[in-house]
Amino acid sequence: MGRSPCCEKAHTNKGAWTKEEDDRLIAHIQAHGEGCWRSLPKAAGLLRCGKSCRLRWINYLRPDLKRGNFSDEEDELIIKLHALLGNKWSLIAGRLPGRTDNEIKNYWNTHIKRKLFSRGIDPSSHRPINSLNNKSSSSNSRSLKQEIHMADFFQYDHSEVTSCFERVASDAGSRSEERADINLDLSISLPCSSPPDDNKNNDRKAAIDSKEIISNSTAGKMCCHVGLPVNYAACCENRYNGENGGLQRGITCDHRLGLDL
DNA sequence: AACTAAGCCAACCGCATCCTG
DNA sequence: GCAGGATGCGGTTGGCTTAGT
Repeated sequence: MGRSPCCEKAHTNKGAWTKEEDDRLIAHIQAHGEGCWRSLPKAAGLLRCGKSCRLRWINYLRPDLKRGNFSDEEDELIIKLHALLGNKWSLIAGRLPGRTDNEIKNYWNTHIKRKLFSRGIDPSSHRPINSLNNKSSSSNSRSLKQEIHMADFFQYDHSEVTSCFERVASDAGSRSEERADINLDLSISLPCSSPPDDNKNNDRKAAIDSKEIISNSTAGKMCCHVGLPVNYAACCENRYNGENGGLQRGITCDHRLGLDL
């Protein structure tokens, strides 16, 4: 049966926004606030689809947007966050005040990918390109050297990685077949750093983020995501449960991954 | 100066998820 | 619990700009 279109396509403008359209949209949002994008175009006197208005506001007209080049610090933060979160551009944008998901996505595709390639790192897996070419007998098992490289990149403690890796190796035996089936390409979501405010959408987002975090075994999924051995996850979990009486989500996880957020 | 290729980014599209009645 | 509407997200595209020949 199919969904009804979000707007009457025959009567909407497409393509680049004019100054007049921008002004109308800004004036309307300043007067009435964000929200109800579907009815906004009509109310604002715009011949645009609600989605288009939302996108224009979020990516271009919002007053808190930071225009201009990305700093080196932002570059590195994006790289680390991408290693952690994958293509979750909106979550990454949540950590970069004044930047939009679209902007970061574009910047990633045009600049950072190239930068990582030049460093010999595969931008999608964040692993050394050499290791991708050297697919050994088991595509899911990596050498200790490779794990150490990961540890370097994410600022892990080498000895901890080494001991965990050794434990995994010694544990391999009968479960090696089983392990080969484990999909290590798990991804997680982290809570947005911005504190919740009265905005309905932020509240909703915070609720979603909480659910995601609670439903994930934080250290475990994170380690899987960055490619560390499963036992390393358990190791982290135990260690932090012991020291802190429970893994502190968010801050602790960021810290474990070397993110100064 | 004219043409082409590459780079860049705003905007669109379709799907996923959430919300509401 | 379910269906349909609203919103958000990520992938992709089209067109403009810049660099190279």
